[in-house]
Amino acid sequence: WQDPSLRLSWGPPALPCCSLPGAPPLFPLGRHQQQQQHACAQGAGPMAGKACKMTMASMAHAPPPPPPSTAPVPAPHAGLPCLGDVESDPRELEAFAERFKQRRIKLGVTQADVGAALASLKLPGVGSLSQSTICRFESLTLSHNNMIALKPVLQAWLDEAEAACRERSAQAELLRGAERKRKRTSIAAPEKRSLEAYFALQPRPSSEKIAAIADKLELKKNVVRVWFCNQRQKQKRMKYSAGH
DNA sequence: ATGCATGAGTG
DNA sequence: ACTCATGCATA
Repeated sequence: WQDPSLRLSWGPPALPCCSLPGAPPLFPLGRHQQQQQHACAQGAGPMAGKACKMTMASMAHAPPPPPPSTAPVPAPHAGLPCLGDVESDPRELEAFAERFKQRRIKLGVTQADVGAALASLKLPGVGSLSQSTICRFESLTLSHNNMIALKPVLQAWLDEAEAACRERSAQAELLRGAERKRKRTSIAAPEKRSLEAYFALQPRPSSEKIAAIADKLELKKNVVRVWFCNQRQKQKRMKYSAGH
């Protein structure tokens, strides 16, 4: 994967992202347990309280066999025609994702919490991530490259979180901007079935074709275009990809 | 957990 | 105009 720029950059400064001031808590805090935190994935409520509900006991016991993860540098494998594939084999990633999820839960931290907490790690070029991304990482529904890029970051967070489980929890919460919410267009089942049929025949329809499809299904052309883009991207996700 | 969308790169 | 990494909104 020649993957040049894995951009794990900070979102544009304009993001309504919470600016964790001072000492950023390891975890944004929060309502542990519940997986469904709606609205404001960023805002860990203005709660103070302890972020870590992990018991000393759980901390104590030595974390299982620290998987001596694979070397970052792929072994100079035999000459496979495959251009430099980051030899982080799927199995290792799969195993890591699973361990990550289990330990995260053990720590009583939600996916959103992890995402927001990443910023406090202050790793170069790594800001916060959304609940969606953490969820996708755990469920392996990201591209192989994306998984590989995120693994070290999440590994780092996990290490710190487990090490220093008892942290002071700065409450730092704010940001309450009454922003108008974006509306999500929803494509009805019949139309979706048609799109899938078209996709099966031609995954990359021309602009004209897209226009024709949009017209036939009475959908906006852009909606159709994006649908195809997302469909293609979906095929590349680790979990569904032909390769894995 | 996942559908539709945005924006940075790239050609 | 596409690919990719990501995210808001919502199921």
